[in-house]
Amino acid sequence: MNYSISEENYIKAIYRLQSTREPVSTNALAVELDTKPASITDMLKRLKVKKLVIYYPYQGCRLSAEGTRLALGIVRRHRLWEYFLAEKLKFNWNEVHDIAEELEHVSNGQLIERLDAFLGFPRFDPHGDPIPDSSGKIATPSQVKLTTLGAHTKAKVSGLADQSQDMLNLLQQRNITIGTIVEINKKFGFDHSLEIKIPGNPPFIMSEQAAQNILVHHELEA
Amino acid sequence: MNYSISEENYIKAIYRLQSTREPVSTNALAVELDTKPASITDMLKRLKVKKLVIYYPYQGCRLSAEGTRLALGIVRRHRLWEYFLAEKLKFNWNEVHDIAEELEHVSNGQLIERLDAFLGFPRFDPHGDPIPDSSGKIATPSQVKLTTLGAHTKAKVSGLADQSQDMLNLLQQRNITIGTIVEINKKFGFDHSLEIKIPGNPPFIMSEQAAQNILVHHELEA
DNA sequence: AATATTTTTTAGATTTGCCTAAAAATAAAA
DNA sequence: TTTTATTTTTAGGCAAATCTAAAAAATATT
Ligand SMILES: [Mn+2]
Ligand SMILES: [Mn+2]
Ligand SMILES: [Mn+2]
Ligand SMILES: [Mn+2]
Repeated sequence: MNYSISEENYIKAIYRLQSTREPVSTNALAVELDTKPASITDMLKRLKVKKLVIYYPYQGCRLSAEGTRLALGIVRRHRLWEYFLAEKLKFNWNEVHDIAEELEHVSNGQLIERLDAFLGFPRFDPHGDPIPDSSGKIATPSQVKLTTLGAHTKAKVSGLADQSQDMLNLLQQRNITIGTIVEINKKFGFDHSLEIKIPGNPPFIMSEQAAQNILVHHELEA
Repeated sequence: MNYSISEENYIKAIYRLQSTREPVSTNALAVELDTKPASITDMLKRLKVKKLVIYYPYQGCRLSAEGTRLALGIVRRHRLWEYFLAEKLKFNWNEVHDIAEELEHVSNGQLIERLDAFLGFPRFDPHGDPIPDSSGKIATPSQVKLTTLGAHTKAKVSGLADQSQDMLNLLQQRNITIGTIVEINKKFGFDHSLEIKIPGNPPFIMSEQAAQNILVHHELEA
């Protein structure tokens, strides 16, 4: 019923990787957790004994029902702390992740429920990712890539697919942040680049590559 | 520059015990940390290598300058989190300790400074203990035992020497909590018991033993 | 001072979580 | 279908943090 910080980090990593490829390979986990594949195999055997993962040698792994339940709890804690750090302590939305990576392991049921109430039961973290509720229910992220929108539509930036420093710099350059309303003026068929307008700034061109990394809330479409 | 959770807990325990008896004995530490004396000896050798403690076999230990600096940082984090838990998350002052025991190990300098600012730079934790500032300065606790006050004096309850469940029950019974203004009506020489009055309640008798565990702020004296 | 008791340390194990190097299994290419 | 390359596992080791049992040192008692 009580897991180590390492175990929790493994479970969360599997949860994340699982959403794009299942089963999750040993090597993918090694990259994600910045450890050696041999260490992954080691831990997967332990997690299997504890019935948190389904794992057969050479076949990769996936979370069991119990593992999924645990993962959602960790994700909940992570995202609630991120919200707290951004909203109450005024951290920048790109600084909150590393701190939440530690806070997420402080597991006191009461603590998280009260934090949730104190924050006013937020539904999304500062990156636009949904926060699971106390029973583990999680909203399907109503986010779509900016490239999927048609010309002459508006949407609110709610997240990033790739949060590399390069990407963050590009956004800073363009005055785009979480919550910014972006409007697509034109789409260029040749290289699929977009002409984008944001309030208070002149229009500018963005490459398809960059636009694919920007996630927006679909609802706002004009 | 970066210490494990165990190391931090040892340093904090030495800091606490040091305030009453120095040097700190191996057995005292074993009791405080709920481990075996052999484990203490082991860890003291490691902490000595890291120059956090002064330790010679059979002679007990004390904190080095660096160890003291570290201890004050941990105490600062612990007490700021306790304040947060009580003030913002509405935890009872006797529930905050265990949670802060975990949160204190999340060591991100920025985090603690911003938390401090968010809380309005509190000077005392919910138990009335002083919170070290960011440079490690700590106020001498202006607390005295209730027994040291003379008859016909008033004072504000600010802490407890012993926080056992029995003690907490006794206080609950008498409607005494942190912040309560207590007035000493009489002192009985025979058994050193006290007649005490608190606003809105009839006077009652308290044993010397109990009164010694109640810490008050001296300033309020009538 | 000699003996008994308590405190502390050493010796030897165990668990967790990681590593490197080598072997084995699987997948891809020739 | 061999051969080659990649992925994954095994084997063996190491450091941290704990334990038990036994030895040694320090204290207390007779
Ligand atoms: Mn983490
Ligand atoms: Mn996030
Ligand atoms: Mn602690
Ligand atoms: Mn306290």
